[in-house]
Amino acid sequence: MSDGAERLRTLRTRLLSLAAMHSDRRVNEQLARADARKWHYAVLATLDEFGPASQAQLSDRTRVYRSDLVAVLNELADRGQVDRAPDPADKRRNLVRITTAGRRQLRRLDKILAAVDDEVFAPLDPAQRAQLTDLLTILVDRQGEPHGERHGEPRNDRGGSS
Amino acid sequence: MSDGAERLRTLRTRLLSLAAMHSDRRVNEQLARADARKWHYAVLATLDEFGPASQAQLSDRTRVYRSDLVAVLNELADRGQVDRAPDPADKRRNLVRITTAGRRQLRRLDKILAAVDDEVFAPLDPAQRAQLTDLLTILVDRQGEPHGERHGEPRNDRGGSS
DNA sequence: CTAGAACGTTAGTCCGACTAACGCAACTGG
DNA sequence: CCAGTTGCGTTAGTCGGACTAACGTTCTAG
Repeated sequence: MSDGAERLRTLRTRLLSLAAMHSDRRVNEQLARADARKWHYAVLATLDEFGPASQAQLSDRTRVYRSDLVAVLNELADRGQVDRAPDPADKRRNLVRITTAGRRQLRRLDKILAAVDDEVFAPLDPAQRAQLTDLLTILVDRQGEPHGERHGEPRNDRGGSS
Repeated sequence: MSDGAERLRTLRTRLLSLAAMHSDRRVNEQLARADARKWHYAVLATLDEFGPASQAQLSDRTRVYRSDLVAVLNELADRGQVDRAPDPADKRRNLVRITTAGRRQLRRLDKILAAVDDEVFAPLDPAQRAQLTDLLTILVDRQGEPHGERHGEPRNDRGGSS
């Protein structure tokens, strides 16, 4: 009844959510076959790209919470894909570095993710895929600083300083 | 190192996931202000659109698991937004109907969701929003029947009863 | 030297996606 | 008519991800 039929099917936030849910599920399933999860990939890719880093830096770059990062790094370290050593320059920090095995794993995961991307976005032609990437990039990039609204949300457990 | 820098930042499945995470968070936060969650909205909207239905039908239409639907319906019923009565035609079923209060709530949620949509997709102009909707719709629509493969997967929730 | 912030870590909460099993009603066919 | 099977609602519980709180240690500023 009412005017607004089709509400659910066309609700943009819902479409986004459903599409992502499907994508995530496929990603997780496939990564699991290589004994990995999204976070493992995020960490390995970040280390490979930016070089050795502290856990705090990794957390910022991957958006994995520092508390959750601990377990991820434990797992990666157990598998010899990263090594973690105290930073001589600052004993609070661990310096995390990717290993050769880590790079090998990273390449494997890259392939898996490329395949998943192909599968998940198969319904779109290349132009549409590029479009989608652009649109999502815009959204993700602006997502911290929304349209002029300011409510000082206490980010995590860090005060902004210096 | 390596060729593929920027992997993370441009990984499409990740962009989708991040965008959806942000969107979902905003949706949930705002719906919470009206004492509701996504599922409540999905159920109310579906009932309003298709009329009274059994829980199994609702589950299919909203993609909420039948097991989770129970709690949602309890909550909606507690608030007088739906009523649930045994279907005389088939005593296994409950016939769920939206009430007047339910319609009122639905209108409220519609407004909230429209506002969230505006906020979340603010970085996009109207044409881009429409584009995004189209692309996501394609993805979501094809998501059950991928690239020509059909195998009747054992949907089910039944194990072998003994 | 002392206050506070940054760091890694542990523990724990909350919620959503998903599975298993069960009791009951209903349809199915022998 | 009465088994077997399937559909239905419900309960319970797993698993993983997002997120918070707190703690001991180490660094940094005043």
